[in-house]
Amino acid sequence: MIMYAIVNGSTSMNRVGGHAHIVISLFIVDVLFQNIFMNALIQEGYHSINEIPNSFSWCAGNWLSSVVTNRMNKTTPLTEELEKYQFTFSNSSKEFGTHCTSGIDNGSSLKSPLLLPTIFSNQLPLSAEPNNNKPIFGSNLVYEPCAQQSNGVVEGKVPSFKKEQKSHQIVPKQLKLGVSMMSKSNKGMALGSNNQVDRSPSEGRGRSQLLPRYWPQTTDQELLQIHGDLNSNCTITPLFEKTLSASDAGRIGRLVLPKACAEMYFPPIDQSEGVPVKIRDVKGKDWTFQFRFWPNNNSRMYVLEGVTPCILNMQLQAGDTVIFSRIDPDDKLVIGYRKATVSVEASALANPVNGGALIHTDNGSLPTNMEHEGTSIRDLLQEKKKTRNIRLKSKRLHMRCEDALELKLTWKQAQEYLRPPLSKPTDVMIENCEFEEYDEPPVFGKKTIFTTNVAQLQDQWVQCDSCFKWRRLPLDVLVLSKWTCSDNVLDEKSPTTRHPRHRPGCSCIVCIQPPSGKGKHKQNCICNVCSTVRRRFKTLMLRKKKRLAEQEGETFQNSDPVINRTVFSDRPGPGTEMKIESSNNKAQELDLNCDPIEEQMMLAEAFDTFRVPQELDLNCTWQAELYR
DNA sequence: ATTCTGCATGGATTG
DNA sequence: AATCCATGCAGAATC
Repeated sequence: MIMYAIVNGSTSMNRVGGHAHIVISLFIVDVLFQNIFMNALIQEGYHSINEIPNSFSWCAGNWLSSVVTNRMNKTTPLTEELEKYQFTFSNSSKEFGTHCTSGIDNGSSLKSPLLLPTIFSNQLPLSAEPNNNKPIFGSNLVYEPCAQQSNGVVEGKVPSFKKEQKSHQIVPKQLKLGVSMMSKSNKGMALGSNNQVDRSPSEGRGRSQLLPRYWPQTTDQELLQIHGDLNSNCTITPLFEKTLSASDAGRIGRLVLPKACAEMYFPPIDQSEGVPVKIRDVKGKDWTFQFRFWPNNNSRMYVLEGVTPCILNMQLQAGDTVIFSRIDPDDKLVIGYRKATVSVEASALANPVNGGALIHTDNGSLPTNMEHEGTSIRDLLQEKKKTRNIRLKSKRLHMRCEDALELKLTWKQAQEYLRPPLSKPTDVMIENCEFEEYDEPPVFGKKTIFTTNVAQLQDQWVQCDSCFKWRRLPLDVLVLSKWTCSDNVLDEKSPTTRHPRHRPGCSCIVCIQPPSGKGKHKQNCICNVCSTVRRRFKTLMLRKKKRLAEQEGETFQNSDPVINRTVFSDRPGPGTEMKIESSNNKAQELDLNCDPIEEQMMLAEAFDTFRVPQELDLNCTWQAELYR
């Protein structure tokens, strides 16, 4: 028994962006194929075909897309749904890749297609075609002028020759089971130059190859959704997709079509003016675009004009992806879309954070108004578009699917990672509300957790990237994307400008005082300053009791091994650090890296020991309270 | 003044 | 080196 498959029209390895892809669509192999192919894989550094992106793998007796195979590892109800769909769809004879519509060779198509069982109904079964010479292209390039026009508008029908997927293409998912075959004679026609559509001056690679970035990567869910939205008894074949560039999604209303895709799936045009093309969206609404081209360097540049209403209707923007599909048996073009999980431009704002060292801002606090922050980002994005950043041009918006996976964050989730930039903010007053205005966009930082301990005080916790232990930090410390315990040792040589005697990260009242604090605190205020005052008060009261206990102990006992002496400077207060010689009692010092549970137990103990006054007089000095 | 149109340019990608 | 294609840009058209 001989089994056949096609690998990229040959056994070639297609290097894409330095990453080796083996593109498999259809390839003729014999029983030795597995050995030969696996050798090729090993040469390319793959240990398993399953490692190959956009490839097939041998699974359950079938070559399956690695994507599909991966999914198979965790068979989902979706799989079952797909299998159900296979029986509900029409039994159109038009099948992907081998549809013979020439009218010349219909009868010569293989009468006995070898249908290999597939697990997924939308998975193309392998073709069986003996060919001892060379791998054939899976396409039947018989030209059929099917760009049928009514009232001058092409009904968005895909020319039949264009339905045929060329060998280089990833096998599109198709919600249909079945396959038809192409005879040898047909194959000859398929490859014969006479049967190819001559569209001079377009020559070059685009004619014979779709770039991987345009391969449809439609998921099963998307296909099902499209099918459900269209609510028709049809077969959907994703043709290609394109990530919208800024100019595509802009107000000009011109969507640049990849040349190869345009020539493969759109009606042939000879005049630059092109033809109107009617394309249906996934909701069943028909749109008419002008499909045309511009002469460009002895070549052509294909565009769809008038796409703005459709783009707006689908609420697409740069970075999103439009997916062109074909529905059968209507042979109509359908435009779908896939939203970018995170705006590309927004992610571009996430400039790499430098070093991960603890940065202590002057005001020491996050922007208090996230809405204000969000507004700044939007403004920046708009500003970016307006100024036509050159960097944007040089860094084209090529977001591959696998990249997008790493960016699957909602905007709300992303907000948790946003930190103010390192630049100093300027305080602005807007309607009696004070805002901090930054010249630079926010940066992405490390996610921290804010907890409230038993003393109703807030703590900020951050996980060390090295030891993965959770460390407590002052509320006002901004943690950037990388943070290790060593970063908690602040640079002693660089005092803050605000409070020269204190180091960066100092959590004393002076250092955490916002520049605009103005000291207007109510007794029930829960701001950082007041919270810290309360906590300090409790700590000091605890110390006071310990000292008294110590003195009493000395009265009755010469030494106490547990409690050691604590010495304070003569004039404690703002700008004066408390000097703790040594202590076995962790409650005596504010250890920001202590265990949170231990910390809370300590504070609970302190609460049990002392009855904290319900209302603190923040105007009284804690020094006076300490020595009271 | 703004938008539209057609083409040119040049960086990115590919063979 | 050839080609693709995102975007710049100048002139025309329109508001």
